[in-house]
Amino acid sequence: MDFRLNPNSGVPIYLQLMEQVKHGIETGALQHGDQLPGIRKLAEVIVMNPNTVAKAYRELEHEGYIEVRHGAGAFVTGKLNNQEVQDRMDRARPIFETAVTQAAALGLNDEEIRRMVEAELQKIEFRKGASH
Amino acid sequence: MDFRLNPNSGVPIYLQLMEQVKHGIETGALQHGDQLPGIRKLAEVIVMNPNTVAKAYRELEHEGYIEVRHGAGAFVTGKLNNQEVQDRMDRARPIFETAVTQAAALGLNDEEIRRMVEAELQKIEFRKGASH
Amino acid sequence: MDFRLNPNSGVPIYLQLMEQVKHGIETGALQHGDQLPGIRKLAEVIVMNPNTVAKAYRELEHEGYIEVRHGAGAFVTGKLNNQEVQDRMDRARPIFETAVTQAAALGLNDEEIRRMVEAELQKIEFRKGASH
Amino acid sequence: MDFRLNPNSGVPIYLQLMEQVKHGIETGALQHGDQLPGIRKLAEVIVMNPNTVAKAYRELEHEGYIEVRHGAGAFVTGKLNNQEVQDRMDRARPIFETAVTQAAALGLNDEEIRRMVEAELQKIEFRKGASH
DNA sequence: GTGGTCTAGACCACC
DNA sequence: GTGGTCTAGACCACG
Repeated sequence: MDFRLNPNSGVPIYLQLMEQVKHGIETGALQHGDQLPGIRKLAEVIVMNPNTVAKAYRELEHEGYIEVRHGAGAFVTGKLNNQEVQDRMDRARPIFETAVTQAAALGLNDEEIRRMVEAELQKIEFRKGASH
Repeated sequence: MDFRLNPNSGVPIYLQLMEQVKHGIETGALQHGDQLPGIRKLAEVIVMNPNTVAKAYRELEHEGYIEVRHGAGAFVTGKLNNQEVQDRMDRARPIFETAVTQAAALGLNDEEIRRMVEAELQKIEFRKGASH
Repeated sequence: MDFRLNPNSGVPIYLQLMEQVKHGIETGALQHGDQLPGIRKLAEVIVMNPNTVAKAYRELEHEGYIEVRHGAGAFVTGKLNNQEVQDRMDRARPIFETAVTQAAALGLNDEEIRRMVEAELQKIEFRKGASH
Repeated sequence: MDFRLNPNSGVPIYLQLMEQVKHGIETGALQHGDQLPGIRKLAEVIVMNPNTVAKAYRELEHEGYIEVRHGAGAFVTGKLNNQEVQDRMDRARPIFETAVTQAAALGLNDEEIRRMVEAELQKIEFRKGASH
């Protein structure tokens, strides 16, 4: 597995890392029991601060995606890949596959697509009734 | 125009403000030449610090959406309202309206929706050939 | 006399007005005793707030360039066009005529020329020994 | 690199800071990749508020001179060091070095020098055909 | 009236 | 360690 990181995207690097590990798990590229690269080794490969990688692993562990076994490494758990989240994701994926592809075809760049989504999210927040 | 802000959403308030002004401009609710509410006045209405509003206005100016005239107020620019972007946005809006609404109905929260979109964007980037 | 104002230059409008009146006086376009346009009339012509024009006149009076006679209008004084300032200006003018023309010929735009001058001014301030 | 600021010059402190960083970059004192002092550290050294320094850094980033990496620091960009601008600047510098020094020797103060330059810039604009 | 600058200091996020 | 956000409030400058 190789990682694609963009330090200038505004998205924190540790989140990008988490993102991609999660994505790997959700798509089956990373299976239950698979070992993730060591923190230092990965940090070296992606030319990032080990603390950044450590934070990503720590958060992934908090969320139950991986298990960090002291001295042994980090391993993918099967636990929190519970039906609920998995199913939601699986059912939603084709929706966004289509939407994003269409938008890209219309000529929108990443930035514009994100803004579009944010605008819609705010509309929904508003329907739920946020603060003033 | 009224603003709906959620100070606890994790999204910086000034960004939420920018988002909504942009949205207003893109949908035509704010037209070229329209004056935005005064910094202090708006700050009072939304119960936020004037500096926070000022920051939103300053950034919007940097991005070319508005023009801030010292002593006179902030005004919507016509520049970024070019057909191109406007049209792209207008054509893409219903796509995301549907997609995000469907996803929300499936139970995905904001965070999951953003991740889903990011994953799709990465897939597209990847097709074009990305870095690392 | 007509005025050239740029509300987007960053330079306050009232300063631009003062600038041009001074320039007129220094070059002889405005002579001792000449009457300046009325505040309201000028404001109308240049499409600016009368307060702005008033402020320019007030400052010009403070600096002794003009005399505002209540109910009669504003008139150019000969007083502060003393030899000293006049002479300095006259001797310095060709220097900058050359410098700015050369710089423009080299392709520098207004912004770059201003920055160049500011940098030099700071170097001089520094030689005189400013605060930290 | 050390900074020389004058809080009473009328020129905003954050602009003075920007000015000096830019100058450092243009003269080569600050090279591509160099790290600028930390916001709080610099604020302490120059005895100013960290927010003031932060504003200078933020603006410099907007203008492309530096890149601010959250949690890592601020770094000089290579982008704006393109030959074109650099060369223009280098060729123009001696012109203004001479001009400003001569003007200062003639007794003109900063304000008068700026006015002189503005007058010349207007003359050039005028030749090109200006507004109002 | 408008916006702009600066301060002081809390609290959070990232590397 | 780094920068980012937000608050509270003083004081100034522009129209």
